[in-house]
Amino acid sequence: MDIAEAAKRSGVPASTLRFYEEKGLIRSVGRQGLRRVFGPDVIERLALIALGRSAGFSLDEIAVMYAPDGRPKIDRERLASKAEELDSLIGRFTAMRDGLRHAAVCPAKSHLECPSFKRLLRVASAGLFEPKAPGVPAPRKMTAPRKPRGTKS
Amino acid sequence: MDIAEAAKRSGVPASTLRFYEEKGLIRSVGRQGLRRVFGPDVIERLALIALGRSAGFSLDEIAVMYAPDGRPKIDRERLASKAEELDSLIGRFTAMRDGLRHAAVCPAKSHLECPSFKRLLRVASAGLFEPKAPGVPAPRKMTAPRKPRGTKS
DNA sequence: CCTTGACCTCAAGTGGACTTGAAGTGGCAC
DNA sequence: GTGCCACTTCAAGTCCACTTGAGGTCAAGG
Repeated sequence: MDIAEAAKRSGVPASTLRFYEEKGLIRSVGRQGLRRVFGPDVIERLALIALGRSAGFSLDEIAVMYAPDGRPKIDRERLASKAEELDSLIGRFTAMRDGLRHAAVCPAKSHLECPSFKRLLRVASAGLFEPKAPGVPAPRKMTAPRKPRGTKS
Repeated sequence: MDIAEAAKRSGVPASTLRFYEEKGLIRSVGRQGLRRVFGPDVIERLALIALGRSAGFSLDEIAVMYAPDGRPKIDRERLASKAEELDSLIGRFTAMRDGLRHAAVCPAKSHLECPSFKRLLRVASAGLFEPKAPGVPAPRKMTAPRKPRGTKS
């Protein structure tokens, strides 16, 4: 499988595949001339990486967990603590969502006069004092609609 | 209220206050010599900004909503759509949290052999095809424990 | 054989939200 | 009146996960 094929199968851009390889997150099984050749397992590996990212792990954290060899020791404590992080995040998001929904239909002249809105303000301020905010993958920019553009297929 | 006072009251670093002012998110009521003087309302304003950030709005979006004058038209449609975004995010996070919790106690030799884990993989991959991912404030770095360091108080 | 264009490398750029550093000003406690 | 240091400005740096561009190589189809 060449890089274009891997990109197509996984949905991950070729540039990202090179970047991941450089970071040690994936490996190519060899080269044909200059060109990387990937084994079929790279697809699963990429799914694993996407999973980690979705869960809020950084690439560096993922690199440690899914070590360079095969699939390695995914530290269960780490998973559990990440789950807790997510849980509290979910709580905050839920409050935020409900607050937003209310604000969207709230009849108060000014939002500042609405008790629900004020409650929301407190939630937000509370978040301020948690510098440990987990964070989600990233609101990526996506320059262009990712057109495959002339893959030799 | 000088900038140090505003920083202390709001919990927002002075550098950020300057940055926000430059961006037009807050305003100082005047100067004493070089020094900015803030009105008491800046605190509420900052809470409002924190609220917007928590809900996933960018500073630019917030700048538009909480316009330069007083407190302006917070577009209700926008709020509702942000609530929907949050809602779907909550759904993904919840799946992720549950998956992580399971993985943390899963008895399967390899996570790859666990059906729940595979389901999780699918969730993650699904997320891949949503470039519109909302995103949360930011996994800020927080250089030092933010010591007030000799505020004249 | 020769062109083509997909692949390669390496350096630099991007974006959002700030932070940091250098150099300068001036309010206020003494 | 004067020294200190909190404030000022402006430019540049940071972080993360990539993307983009320039300049180059080479496998394969015609």
